Amino acid sequence: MNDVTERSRLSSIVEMLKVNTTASIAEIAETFRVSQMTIRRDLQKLVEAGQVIRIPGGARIEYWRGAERTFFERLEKMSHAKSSIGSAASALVRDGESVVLDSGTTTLHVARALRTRRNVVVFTFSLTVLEELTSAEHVRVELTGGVYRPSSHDLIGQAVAKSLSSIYADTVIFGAAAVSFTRGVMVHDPDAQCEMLNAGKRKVLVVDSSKIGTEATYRLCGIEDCDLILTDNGISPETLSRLRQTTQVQVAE
Amino acid sequence: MNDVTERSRLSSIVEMLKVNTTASIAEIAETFRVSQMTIRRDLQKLVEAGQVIRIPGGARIEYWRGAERTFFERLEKMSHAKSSIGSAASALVRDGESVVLDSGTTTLHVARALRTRRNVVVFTFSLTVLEELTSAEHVRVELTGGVYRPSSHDLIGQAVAKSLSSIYADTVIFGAAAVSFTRGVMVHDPDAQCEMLNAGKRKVLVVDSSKIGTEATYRLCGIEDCDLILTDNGISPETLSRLRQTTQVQVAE
DNA sequence: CAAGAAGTTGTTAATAAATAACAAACATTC
DNA sequence: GAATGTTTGTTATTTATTAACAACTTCTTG
Repeated sequence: MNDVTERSRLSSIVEMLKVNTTASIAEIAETFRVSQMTIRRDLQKLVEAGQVIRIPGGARIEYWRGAERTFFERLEKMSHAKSSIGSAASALVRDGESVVLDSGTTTLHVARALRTRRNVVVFTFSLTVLEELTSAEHVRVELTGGVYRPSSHDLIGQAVAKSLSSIYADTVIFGAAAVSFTRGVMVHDPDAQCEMLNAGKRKVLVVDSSKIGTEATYRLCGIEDCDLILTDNGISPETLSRLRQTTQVQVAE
Repeated sequence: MNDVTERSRLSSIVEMLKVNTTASIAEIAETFRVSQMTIRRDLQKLVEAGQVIRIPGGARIEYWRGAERTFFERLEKMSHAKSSIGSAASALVRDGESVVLDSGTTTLHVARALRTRRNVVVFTFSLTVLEELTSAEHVRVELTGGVYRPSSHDLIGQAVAKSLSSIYADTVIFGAAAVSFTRGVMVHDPDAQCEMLNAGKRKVLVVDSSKIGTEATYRLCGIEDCDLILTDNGISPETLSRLRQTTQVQVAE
């Protein structure tokens, strides 16, 4: 188990933790015949890389590696705006209703806020949303089928579309990369979300104000196709009134 | 946030961690206006209950509660037998082929062994299998749809059957709770696995030797329906020859 | 109701772990 | 081969964890 090499030790530590889940620093140091200080430094690197969790005196493997990391990184950004959007979106859903939830950071905040709901069914192709809701006792999560995509920790492919085609929920809550007045609601990846819009009655777009008035690669739908746009109070009055000419807009505090 | 009550503090701490994911001891102690020592003791209780993970100076919510814990507990048991079965099953799969993988501990070892394969497509309804394979670069995982079931960390419901009905893989690798000579291959929960058997050409049953000759609640299929039974060398010669009268049996070393 | 048992909590002291700072060893680059 | 950067080990310092005890509450029981 002892690599004479220097830096492949890092991956060996990860492999070691994959097997045993946890290991103490003393244990790891002994395995590789190095000082505990070295292991401490290694573990710190692995923590930064999102590969392991530090526990007192040792370390533990981090599941959903990579995914978890970007999840938390991104969750930090704009988090106040997004969490207020999340709460507001959650308030639109009544107990007993069903919701289709998009993959993405803003919708993740919606998932977070939905945890306190009772008797709600959430359809999603995002594993992050699933994780967020597993600890919620009274929320049922139904995952669509699909091919796992590590980069965004969700499912894609025709199986997603197929699964969604047999669903008709009360509300669809989806995010966007940009909202353009001329080109409509835009996303970076058109595959996933397309079918989603037909999977429910009320279509709610959740998007932070910084994205309104910008553009992205693909057009998902028109602004008029959204029954409600939910954004934060960073939106300028002009933009808001212009948006309101087309559809209903709610500003979350 | 400060409960005057004593022990409901425990669940409040969990709630707090569900929101913020992590919290320091000082922070928690201040929130509840108690000493850090009290919080330390609380956290220790929660760690024992599997609700939180202890990190230096604080705590973190345990995701996949229950699932993760029992998963590793069970993984330990029989692990040599099961990992040899896993390697042998993995060897049956050629690079480029597709596999349907059941949920369960034995099949999890198969997943683990499949990580080194290239260009393999794995269909599964087990999130544990997905987790096991997310770090594998050259293995594509396709999840069926379904309702998330926390107890076994997998998906169930008619969506699973529906997803599987549109799949025809090269090999189906499935586990069982018991193999009875009179009643055939038996499981504890008939819902999940039924459709799976029709989702591929070659049907391989992976089962540790201790389960052969026992019985469980539901009959899944007959022994003759398996193209191959893969078990460990704990099987007795009599049982082995008796099984071989019905179908092909491979013993993993 | 008083005595006592069982449980919580806070304080203190002792131990263990984490951090920071520095110096030695090694590899790299120019 | 001198300069630079990286990795590692050692030490001292700070911080966190544990253990032990005393004060207090609560609940039981005679």
